[in-house]
Amino acid sequence: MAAPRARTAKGRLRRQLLLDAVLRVLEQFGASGVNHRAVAAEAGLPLAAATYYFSGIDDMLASALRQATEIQARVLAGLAGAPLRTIARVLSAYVGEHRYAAIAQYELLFLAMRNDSLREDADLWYRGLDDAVAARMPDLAALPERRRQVAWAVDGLLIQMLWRGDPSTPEEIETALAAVFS
Amino acid sequence: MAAPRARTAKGRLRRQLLLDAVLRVLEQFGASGVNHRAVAAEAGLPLAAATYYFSGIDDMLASALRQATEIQARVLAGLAGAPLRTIARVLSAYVGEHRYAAIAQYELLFLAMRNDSLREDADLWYRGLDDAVAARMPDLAALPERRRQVAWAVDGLLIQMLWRGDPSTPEEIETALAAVFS
DNA sequence: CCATTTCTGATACATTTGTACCACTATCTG
DNA sequence: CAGATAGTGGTACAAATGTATCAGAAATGG
Repeated sequence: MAAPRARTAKGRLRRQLLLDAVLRVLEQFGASGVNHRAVAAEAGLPLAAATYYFSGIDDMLASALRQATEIQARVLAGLAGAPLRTIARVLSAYVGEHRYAAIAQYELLFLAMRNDSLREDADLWYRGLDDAVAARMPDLAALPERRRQVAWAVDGLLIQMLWRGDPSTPEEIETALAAVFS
Repeated sequence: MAAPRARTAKGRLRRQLLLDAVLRVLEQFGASGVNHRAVAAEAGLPLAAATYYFSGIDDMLASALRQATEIQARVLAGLAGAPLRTIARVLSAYVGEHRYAAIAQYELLFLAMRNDSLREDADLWYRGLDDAVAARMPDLAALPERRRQVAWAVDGLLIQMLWRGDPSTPEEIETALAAVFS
């Protein structure tokens, strides 16, 4: 079905504008507010653009969540070996300016619980998290159990950061991370 | 506006049937599949029943998630002081037969991130979690930081249980919990 | 038992939403 | 540059969905 789409440079740009718009709509109105018209309007494009680049509304939402997750996973991978202070700064931005991307990641996670075709994409984040934790604890290579616990704690910490907004400053986050990794 | 509803015993029963049906629909079709007709059909009731007992679709969804969260929070509270083996068994059921209720709780959490009127309800779970952790670590009353870390790890562990289905058996869960609390 | 309130269930209707359509333009390829 | 391919945007329409309506049944309270 999906005839080749977004083959021209302009086409790719418009598709990307739509994907970005999906995240903004998601942030403002939640998953139930994501529809062709709202996304097209948010992207400043006509309705037909939203139907042209995706095979359906599910495809559009999944594509946006997938891309957000991929970006976050890549950021996470880039943090391997970085000082705790840097990581704390990135995570502070993660739940601040990029809050919508962070939420998108968890939305994808829960979508994937019902849709197997999304499992692999959603799992990207957790594999990235595991890798990042492993990179930070090289001396514990023989202790996968301990690494797993740290990953759980970091996940829970991130959710609290999103949910309560605490910790939120880079300093607080650095303290929390240091405690978790100790 | 909400005129007094569900005043008769039969009315309360029907309302409850609808709330239960919401969770089943949520499990099968996701949040986007929750609508009056689907819920009424799942409950074996006519459409009008779903409109009569709730002021709108948002009220219906929120009521169902709220109730699921309250029940889970109460179960959590009841675990205070229970042996680890018991807790592990309950949590195993939590992500097994009651998986839909567990997912509902997180759905509520993310709904509440955009809807302040749900914040208090969604927070019930985390207050329950904090209390349960505190009850299990009485000697650490003076170390709230440590308790917070344990709560993060338990939250992350639960998400992994839901997401990966691992750990899943009571034995594995008990081992994981023992490690987290140690 | 009677008057009042609550509930029932069928139907109807306006709005929202997904998607198809199509004439037209832009872009690419040789 | 000419033909082919890709993209555009306005319009239309069917299906899904939220909600109102209402006559009548059931339950309640005195």
